[in-house]
Amino acid sequence: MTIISFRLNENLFLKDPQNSELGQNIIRSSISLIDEIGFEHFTFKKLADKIESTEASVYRYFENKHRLLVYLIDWYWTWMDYKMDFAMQNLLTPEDRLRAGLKVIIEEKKPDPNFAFVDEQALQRIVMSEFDKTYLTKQVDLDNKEGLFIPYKTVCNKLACEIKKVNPAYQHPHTLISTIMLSANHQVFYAKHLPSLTDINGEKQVTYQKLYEFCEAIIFNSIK
Amino acid sequence: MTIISFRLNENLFLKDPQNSELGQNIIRSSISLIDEIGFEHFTFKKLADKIESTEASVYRYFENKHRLLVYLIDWYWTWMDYKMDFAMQNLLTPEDRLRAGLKVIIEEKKPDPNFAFVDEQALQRIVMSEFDKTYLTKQVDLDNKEGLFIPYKTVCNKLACEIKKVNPAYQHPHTLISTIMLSANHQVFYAKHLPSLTDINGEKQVTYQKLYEFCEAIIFNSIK
DNA sequence: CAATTACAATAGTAATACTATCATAAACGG
DNA sequence: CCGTTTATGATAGTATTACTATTGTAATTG
Repeated sequence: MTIISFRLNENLFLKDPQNSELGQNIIRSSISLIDEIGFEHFTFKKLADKIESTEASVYRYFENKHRLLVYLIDWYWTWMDYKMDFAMQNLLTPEDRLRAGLKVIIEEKKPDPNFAFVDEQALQRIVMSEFDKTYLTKQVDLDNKEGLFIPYKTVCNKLACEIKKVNPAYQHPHTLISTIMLSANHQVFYAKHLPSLTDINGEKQVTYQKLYEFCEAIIFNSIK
Repeated sequence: MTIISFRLNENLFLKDPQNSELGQNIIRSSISLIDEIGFEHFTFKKLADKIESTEASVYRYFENKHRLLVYLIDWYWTWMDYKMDFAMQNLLTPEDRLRAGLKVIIEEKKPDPNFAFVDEQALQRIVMSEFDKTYLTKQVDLDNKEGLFIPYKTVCNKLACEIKKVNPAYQHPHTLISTIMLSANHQVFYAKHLPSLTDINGEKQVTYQKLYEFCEAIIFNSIK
């Protein structure tokens, strides 16, 4: 029953969806709808029908569906950042901290009782299939200027800093981490849909375990 | 003077665009238009206006814009495959072959006189920003069944085989290669638009050189 | 010369991505 | 308690997108 909520970038929304029931409904239902039909087929009309509201009402919260997607994704990375802080707490060596942070990223997410209106597992699936679409656009520079990618950059930077501490001479901590983050997001998708692109397979739990080991090996083989 | 052309998967098109002037025009102009405005804003109407034809005529070649994008991307990976075969020719050790293949992937593309109606540099930019969108969809399994991702998988597999030859005991050749391929596509984008995610910067030539060295190091540190 | 093909021209439809206006009920402030 | 803001619903309307269908005609082929 912790009463925390994330304060996200105000450019993301017209009205904060966390402060009203309709807003929370929009978040909850957009997660399940995007998870179900994919972002391409997702429309505010379909969402409005699902929550028995109107398109116009949804538009009062989000300028367009792209901003809504970025909102969800930013929420996810802010959540990861928060979980990483917990996981890395009290660990003394940068190696341990790095491993703990990495583990947070590469594990199957469980529902977090702190956030009642977010289905974290569905959101993780959305991040895997849709995250890249938030920045692979022509407006990336404008969106970036508005700070829309800060949560992801924060997570990456936190891990890159630990790498730097493990080996201050290593020249590519950011490149290495963003490479690993990309892979962490894609390999689970490959395992499911394009298995010839990966050697990872088996049950979900096993998938994440193997993926974690793969990523850990890459990192430590590179920086030692 | 073209004496070669790639025979692409027939599921990609309704009528082969390589066999007519309008078809070639569609390819040429869709590359420049997608490069210019991005795939999201690209429509058959805009393309038709650009080539002074009609929407209906474009639809005779491609079922929809997604298939057209996959066509372009498949052409690119088929081209990469072809170039890799050349580059790896006559090299005897798997290490050398791996390096040569990787170099083909990670270098700034030059216009190839073999293919008059393709702007290879624009196409490379399209691959960097749009490739992931071809498979991060709800129809991925259907598209995969139709063989739409074969060219990419072929390229990945070719490199993974060399890894296996370098070190037959290495357990993750496919995972490693698809990780590197992802990174190769994204890091150049990061360098330009999200520089805090990478340590790579500087002039284009330098960017590719640094990126190549980074990827080579990851690979050989992992498999040795 | 007949028949196919390639393509332009035109029309039309359902869905998408919005914008605008108005009514009303709840909440809130003095 | 009354007036005002706020939140939402209801409704309408627009330009664009993503197609499908039909027809006419010039060029190509058999």
